[in-house]
Amino acid sequence: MPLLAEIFRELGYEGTTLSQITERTGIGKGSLYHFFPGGKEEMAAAVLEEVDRWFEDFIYEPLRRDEPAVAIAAMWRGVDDYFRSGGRICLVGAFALDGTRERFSEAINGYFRRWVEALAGALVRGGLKQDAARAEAEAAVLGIQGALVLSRALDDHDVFRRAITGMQTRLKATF
Amino acid sequence: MPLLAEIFRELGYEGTTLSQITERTGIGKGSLYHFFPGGKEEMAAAVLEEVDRWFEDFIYEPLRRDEPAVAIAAMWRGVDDYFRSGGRICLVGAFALDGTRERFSEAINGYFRRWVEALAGALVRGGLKQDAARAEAEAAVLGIQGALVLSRALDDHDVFRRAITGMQTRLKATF
DNA sequence: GATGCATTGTACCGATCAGTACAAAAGACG
DNA sequence: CGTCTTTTGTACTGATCGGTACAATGCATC
Repeated sequence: MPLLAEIFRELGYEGTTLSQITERTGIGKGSLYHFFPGGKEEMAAAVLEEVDRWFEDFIYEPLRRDEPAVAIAAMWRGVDDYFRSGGRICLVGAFALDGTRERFSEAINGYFRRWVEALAGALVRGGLKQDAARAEAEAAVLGIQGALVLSRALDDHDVFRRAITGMQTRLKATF
Repeated sequence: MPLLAEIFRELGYEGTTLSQITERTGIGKGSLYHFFPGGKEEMAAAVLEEVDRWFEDFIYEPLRRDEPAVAIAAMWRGVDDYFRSGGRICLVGAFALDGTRERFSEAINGYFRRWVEALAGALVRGGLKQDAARAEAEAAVLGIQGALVLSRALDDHDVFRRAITGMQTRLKATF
């Protein structure tokens, strides 16, 4: 499954072929279609679900549950870790950009909506007004996605790290 | 050419097929390969070049030439216009995310590098220090890309507009 | 060891892929 | 009109696409 995720991340949904999957995972077509009768689409859906679960467990839920300052600090750390300082892209963000979006719109929407809501909730608990919290949360989530695009385009991890720490300190100053 | 750009934007590089192109442009394969002997790759390169030229003419060059405050205001307006408030994605950003990146790395890198440099230059002329100007420029460019991802994922143009105006007022306050 | 189910490799399918060949057509220019 | 180049439609190529069929395995449980 992690291999599968990495393939989709590198090649995109359309760029990922069954032969690439069998080659890089060592799993034959027979097994692949045994576990994923729905084919490529089901595989991608499973990967999306796994990604979602990871963020739910390690980012969103702490944001809802823990002390805002602590959870938000953990979020920045977790994000930098997960995306390897820009060395790894966000599969959900990539899917959101091209024609793949229509196929998985619900999963994509949910991933981002819950992220923004959880972060905004933490900011409200941290003392921000509803509107301001939402705006700051959107800015943070969108900033992470943009940092992935830019750092990858410039092939420079420092861009990602700089952006992350910049947003972190800026956000911390708001509450 | 604008049609071609729109197809690549919607479907991504890998998702765009020759038959889609012939169908949606009404141009047959014969003509297509007559003007682009290099096939799909050459078509995408031509589109990227056209996009680059547009930004060079209407965004980067004004940033280098005009009064900073004026050029930067024009940039935000131009960006909101060009991307139709998030209704249209950035082809270069999308290409930067998946395997297409390796194929066009130079064009992708140049597009973003020159954007950041031109904006940072304007900010320096506006009174910012070199480092601060670069950081702010990166934040703005990356914010635009992220806004495209998020607004598209949530299917909500307001997210894009809110993010753009937020960044605009924030940036204006720095110089 | 026999039975039954889960798993896998392989051969195959029609469709479609990017790309080519080439002759017909359309224009340009005299 | 005649000639020459540019442009276009169409038929075709081999390769690869996602997906299916199915027999051969592995592997429990009795």
